[in-house]
Amino acid sequence: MPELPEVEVSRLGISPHLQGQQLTKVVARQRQLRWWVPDEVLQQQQQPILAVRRRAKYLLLDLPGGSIILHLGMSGHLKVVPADLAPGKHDHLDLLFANGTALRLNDTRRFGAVLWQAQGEQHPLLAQLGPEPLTADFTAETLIQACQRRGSAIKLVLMDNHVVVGVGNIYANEALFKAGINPQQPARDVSADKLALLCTIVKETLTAAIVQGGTTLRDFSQVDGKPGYFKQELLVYGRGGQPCVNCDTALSEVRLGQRSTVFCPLCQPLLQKN
DNA sequence: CTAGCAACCTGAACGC
DNA sequence: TGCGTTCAGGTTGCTA
Repeated sequence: MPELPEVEVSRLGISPHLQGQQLTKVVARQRQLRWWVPDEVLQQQQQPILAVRRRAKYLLLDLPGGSIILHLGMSGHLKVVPADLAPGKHDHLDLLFANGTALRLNDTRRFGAVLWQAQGEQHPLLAQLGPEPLTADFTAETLIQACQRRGSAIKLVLMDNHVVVGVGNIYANEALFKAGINPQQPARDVSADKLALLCTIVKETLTAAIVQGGTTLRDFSQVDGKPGYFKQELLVYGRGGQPCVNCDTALSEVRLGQRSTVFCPLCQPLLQKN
């Protein structure tokens, strides 16, 4: 499910339900996720939720003694449910609250994670992350610098979490299309002007998706159960072989970094280095 | 350092 | 109807 917009939509969805709530207990039915759920998470009880934050695609639930880190992987989603609602298949973890509700994590493929970060420390997974795309930390200059010496495809650089976080496969495809950049173009051969445009478009595209409530894909629904509807806006992702919205040319589909990559051969020409 | 890719896991879709 | 193959939104951590 989640690219950054979906994670942010989840954060916005659960935050009002968790803010100021008292966490009474953590129940794990399946601790083997991407990593084994650490004891510290299960030991949390009688702690107030101070804040619900997001860093890259990680959600952080701040408690007085540290933070519970949630990652949704490919198939994870969160719901706020009555605590006594019977858990279904792949409902791996519940955070129980004093008001009788529970935050329930469901993750079919178990690529997600539940981790612990002690107060005042930084989890190693968060330490290496690049700038947030929607803040002033991510600029044309940082993108241009990251691309300078990289011979790998611009799409792979854009999806590199050291360069900028939160740009997953869908939005990498979409942003490159809107910027008129061929995904296979070596990063160092993309002009500074194009990279500046790409930076702006990444911000606009992610922001628009958040506003519209996240992309609906096969296993995503918003926290309150209403589906998002951004999928209708996708211009290239999932449209290989179909006509380009600009020029009617059949969209090409290739694999880059083992991920499906769709582009218009006419609107996103592969340029020869001069 | 970069680059390529196997791995983690389940289920849906498709071809025969 | 069943079986085998391929693919899926992410990310780490090998190997060269």
